[in-house]
Order: sequence, then C-alpha cells, then structure tokens
Amino acid sequence: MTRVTIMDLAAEAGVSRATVSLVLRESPLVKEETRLRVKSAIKNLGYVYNRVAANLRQRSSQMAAMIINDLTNPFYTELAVGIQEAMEEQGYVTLVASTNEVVSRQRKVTDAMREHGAAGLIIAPAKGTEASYLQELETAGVPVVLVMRRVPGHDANLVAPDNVLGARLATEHLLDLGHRRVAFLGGLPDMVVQRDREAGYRRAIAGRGLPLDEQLIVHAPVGRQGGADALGRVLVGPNEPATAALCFNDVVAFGALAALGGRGLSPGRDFAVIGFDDVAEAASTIPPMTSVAVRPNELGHAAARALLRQVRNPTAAPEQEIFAPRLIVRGTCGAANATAGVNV
Amino acid sequence: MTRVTIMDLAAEAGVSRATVSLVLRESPLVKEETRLRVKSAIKNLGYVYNRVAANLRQRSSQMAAMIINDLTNPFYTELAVGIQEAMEEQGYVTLVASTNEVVSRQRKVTDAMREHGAAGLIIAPAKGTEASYLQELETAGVPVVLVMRRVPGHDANLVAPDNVLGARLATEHLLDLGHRRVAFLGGLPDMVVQRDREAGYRRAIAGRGLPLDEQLIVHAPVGRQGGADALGRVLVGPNEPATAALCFNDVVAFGALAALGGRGLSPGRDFAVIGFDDVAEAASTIPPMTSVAVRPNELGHAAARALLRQVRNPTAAPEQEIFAPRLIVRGTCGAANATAGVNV
DNA sequence: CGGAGAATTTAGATCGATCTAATAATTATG
DNA sequence: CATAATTATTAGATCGATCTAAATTCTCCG
Repeated sequence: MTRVTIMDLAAEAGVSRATVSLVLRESPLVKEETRLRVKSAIKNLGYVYNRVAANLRQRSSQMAAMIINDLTNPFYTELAVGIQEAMEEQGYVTLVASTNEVVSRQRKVTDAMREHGAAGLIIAPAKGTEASYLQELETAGVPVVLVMRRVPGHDANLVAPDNVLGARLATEHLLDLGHRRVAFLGGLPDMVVQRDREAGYRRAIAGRGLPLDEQLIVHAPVGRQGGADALGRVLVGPNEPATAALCFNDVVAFGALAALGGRGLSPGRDFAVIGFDDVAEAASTIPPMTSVAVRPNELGHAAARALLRQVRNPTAAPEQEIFAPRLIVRGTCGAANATAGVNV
Repeated sequence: MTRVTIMDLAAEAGVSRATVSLVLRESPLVKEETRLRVKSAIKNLGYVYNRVAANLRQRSSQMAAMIINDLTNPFYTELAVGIQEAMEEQGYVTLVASTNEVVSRQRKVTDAMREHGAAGLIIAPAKGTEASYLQELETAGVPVVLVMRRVPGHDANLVAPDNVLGARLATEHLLDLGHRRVAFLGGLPDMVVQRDREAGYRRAIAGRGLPLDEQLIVHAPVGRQGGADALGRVLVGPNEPATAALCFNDVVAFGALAALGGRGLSPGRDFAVIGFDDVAEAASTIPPMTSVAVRPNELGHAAARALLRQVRNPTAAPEQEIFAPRLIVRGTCGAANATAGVNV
C-alpha cells in the first residue's frame, strides 16, 4: 500500500505529471475538461498532496514555528492561538514548542525547527537568551520575530505590549482610589517584562510624589503559589500592611485572590487587586478581576504579520510594534465601592 | 546567500556526497579521519541538516501531530507537554493544533498534517467525530491514537483514564464523609467523558442504596463560568441545597470554588468540592483542592508510546490503555474536619 | 487551406538528501 | 608477493513534487 503520487494521478487521468501539478496548484493554464479529469482521479485514488516534496523543490515552506516558555500560562496559550489563527489564514501550519525558560532547550528546539524547514520563528525568548544567539539566526538568514520580550543588545523584530505604561496606568488607578500602600507582587527581576512592569509601578508612585516602600515590592516565581506567598508578605510583618496590589501577571493575581479568600478577606472590598494580561479567565473570577489588557490574541496576529513580512522580504528592516495596553476595570480593585473619585 | 547543502560540504571536505551523508548519520563505516574533515566542514560552512529532504527520500518523517480541542484547558496543555516530551525523546517534533470542538476544523487540521507528512496523529477527537472519519484515516494507513475520548463504533488505539471509576471513587469519598446531598456539576452530556463521569457518580450513589436526585446533576459548559453557575443552582432553589459536589473537571471546580468564595462560604468547611484531572493548579488553590488524579503527563507519555508502536508496526492491532485514576485528598473536600470516619 | 498567435500540454532537469551496488583502498593470509 | 577479505568511498538512481523551455493542439483569419 504505497503512497499515491502525481505519477499515479497522471496515469489515471491520461495526462502528464506536469499537468497534474498545474491542476494541484489551481493554475488557469489548464483546460477545464482535463482539470475535471484530474480532480476525479484525485478523488478516486484518495490522493494526498505531498507538501513536503513541493516545498523541497520550491525551497520554501508553509510552516512556521513558535517557541514559548510556559504552555501552562494561559497568556501564552492565548498568544499561541492568536498566532496559529493568523498563520493558518495565510496557509501556514504552526509548530509550537515550549522551552520552560531553559536556553539549552531553546537552542535544541530552534535547531530542530530549522532542520524541519520552518520558514520562520516566532520566539518568546527564554530568560538568559543572548544577543549573539539571535545574531546567529539573523546571519543564517532565518526570519525571526520576538514576542513579549526584547533581548538587550539586539535589534530584532519585536511585538510587545508597553509594559511600563500598563503598570503605570494600573498603579495610578489604585492611587486614584485612595490607596497609599500599594504593593507590586510577583515575577523575578531576571526577566525583562518584570523589570518593565516594576518600572511602571515605580514611575506611577514617584509621579505622584509619594514615598516608595521597597518592602512592598515582592519578587516571587510566576505562578499561583508565588502570588499567594507574595500577598502574605505584604499583609503581615513588621510594616504597615498594604491595602492594594498590582500583580506581575494574571496568574500571580489569581494566586493572590485565592490567598485573600483563604484569609477571609474579600477582594475589592478589603483589599484591591489588579492583574496583568487580562486572560479570558480574569473575567470569570468572583468578583471579576481588574486587569491590564494586553490582548494576546491581537499580539499574536501582529506577530504573525510581522513574521510573514520578514519571510516575504528578508531584507526588511526590523520593526518594533509596541501595543498600548488598556486597564479593564472590574470588581477586584474595588472601584465600585470607592469613595474617592475614579477616573478611567 | 543560498542554503549550504551536502554538495558544499563534499567539496569543502574533498569527499563525495555519499560520504558526507554517512557522516551526518553517524555511520561507523566512515574512517575517523574523514569524519573529522567533514565535521569541520559542517562547522565552517554553518551547515543545517535538511531533514525534509531526507524524509522525502526515506518516505518517513520524524514529525508527529497532536490535535486537541481546547488549549486554554490546563489539562490539555499538560497532556500536550507530556506528549511532546516523550516524542522528543524519540527524536520527533510535534505539531500541536487545536480545533475548538468543531469537526470541520478537525478535518482541515488533520488534512494539513497529513500533507505535511506527519508520521502519525494523536487526536483528542472533537465532539461529534464520526467513526467513519477514523475509518477513513485507518484505511489511508495513517497511524492514529485517540486520547481521552473514545469514538463509539470505532476500535482505535486509545489512551484514557477510567472516568467511571474516578468519579465513583470521588463520590464515595464524599458519601463516606457523611454527605447525603452530593451534586455533580458541569460538563455537557454530548461528550463521552461527561457521560462516563456522570455514570460513575450515579453508580456510587446507587451502590450505597441512596436516592438519586436528578436536580443535583447540573449540566453546564466546561469553564469557570459554567462551574460557578452550576454551583449556584444546587445551593438555592426550591430543593434542599447540596452540601458537596463532584465537578466534571478541575476548571469547573475552580469556578465552583470561586463562586463559594463569592457567597462567603468556605470550601471544605461549608461545602465540599472535588475536581477531576488534578491539574498542577489544583494543588495551589486555597485551600488546596481535592481532585481525581488523571496524571496528564503520564497519559501523554503513554499516548506517545502507543503512536510510535503504531508507526513502527502499522499492522499492530489497536490497544486500549485505560489508566486507573487516584483520588488525591486535599483541603476542599473537608476530609480534615470530617467527623465521620474517613477511608482513603 | 496555410500559417500566425494563443491556449494547452509535456519532457527533462531539479530541490537536498538517501540508497544500492559497485569500485577503490587497505589489510590479512597463505 | 599475489590474492582474498575487509574496510572506505562513490556514482547514479531515487523520493514526489515544481520549473523551464519547448512542443503540441486549437483558433482564427486572410
């Protein structure tokens, strides 16, 4: 039971391989009548197009690869879905690989993708990714787009949200609600995104001329557990407790929310929480969670567009697309019960 | 800047293409000294192996595809990670595609995978998948493994947990804790998995000779929102409220937990909740969530093994691997505060 | 009816690797 | 030292498609 090829189709339809090939590519050159003959041969023999062979000849491929770190973070899966959607629309399939933030795996994975002939790579670089690595890909002529995280020292295509702005907006919102002890929870400072969001937080506080208490900035692993732990640290201890927190991302915020519940505190009433990313799940916590909307789906589409631009025109100069995030006010920041004036 | 091929390597190293090819495949036939010459040519020219071309000649591929429905359900992403791990160990890359439960997308996606030369398919079939569709793949000679969901009327390779058993164990646990009004929340009855889990629930209740109140079985979409809604329906209303619930899966359970918190009820103390799947997140809710452990990672490894078996021996008879789940007792079922005797 | 021009079709080379079967180089053996 | 046996290497065909450039068939018109 060997695979059906265009040779078989040619024999069945009584034409040459070249004609069959033209039909497969919907060429207008071929006469309607023979086109139908070939089409019916395809049906009869159960032919499956061998895109791999075609790509070999064309020295191109309809396959893109996406390399992310954490498939269990819903933000990244939403991003992945956005990328897949947009690529599929253009006739591409997308390989997804995850690296768990280890650069050696990232290397292995990108190598494998290249060997498999990926037309281009969309990468959310693992922490510790070196500029030289991207340089290497660039000189090898591999179209690359970075998402979410830039790599210092390398000027690549980048699609990312304005993390500084987003964190600033969220923090200012909490300040506007009258909070004076606002914490920044979660994330580790070895990630660019964390540094940017923390910077936005600091800027907001400084912008209002308020004192900044370093104790209120708690670094913790990205995850629910980290969020819960971090919250604990700004609620108890020698210092005056915080009354509100901006979280590094939604996952951390979910952890914080759970920890509040565990202490019998009600999010929004007893303590204000704002997340970051606005993943789908944020809308269905109870109460619904205020979050900085990054719109992963749109980001994904933009990344896909950027990659295709680079694929179709490899000499194009790198572009940075920075999306302005928007604060989505829901229940957990307590805006509904606020006494102070709210401006959103 | 054209791609470096074995021809270039051959020229650089002063040997033939065939020899280079042998070196690439680590053949012991080639003399150490020439091997080194070729290896250094590879380094010098920055050669990237073209696996696609190799696969064409070998009429095989080192690429598998995985088709799942919902990338936003952590259970499926954990499964995906397990599959990827196991496949990678065997030198395969894995394509991931999601279908959102629509069969037409499933068809498109599987077709695309076949065109791209996937060696085999691991499918969590979208609801409404017909036996004839799988039959079609089978006669086309495509190795297929189903995960999680069987398709009635088709005898394929299957890797799945024993959902009936899992639900029964969990329900019995709640009954053992003294609960008499135990609900089954979430899921829609057009999915095999839901029907199985519901069946396990019914069996447990019937097994104890207790009356079954159909009002306590609430169908709802799989998602946090669905879980929250479903919980509401067994707490209020004309009937006596439930005191415990087995949820269709963890995502539904998370929704239920949140809804409890929203009503000022404490999970485990005021109301017992058990989830299903035991995704990583279950351990870090507050309190940690009792759940039926399905071990998605192991399931993924098993599915990968099954696929490889089928790939290497296409005539092998289909096998069903059903994993016995285990109840992981944590805080949300209230076992810690139980007055009745607990047997776990 | 003959030939220009357009519309269709096709043979043969090609993409970058592997495979087969044969050859060349080296070592062992009588 | 000749020859057999081993060890290394290689030319040429091949995988299943596309591409180029040329050949064939069809129209149309003087």
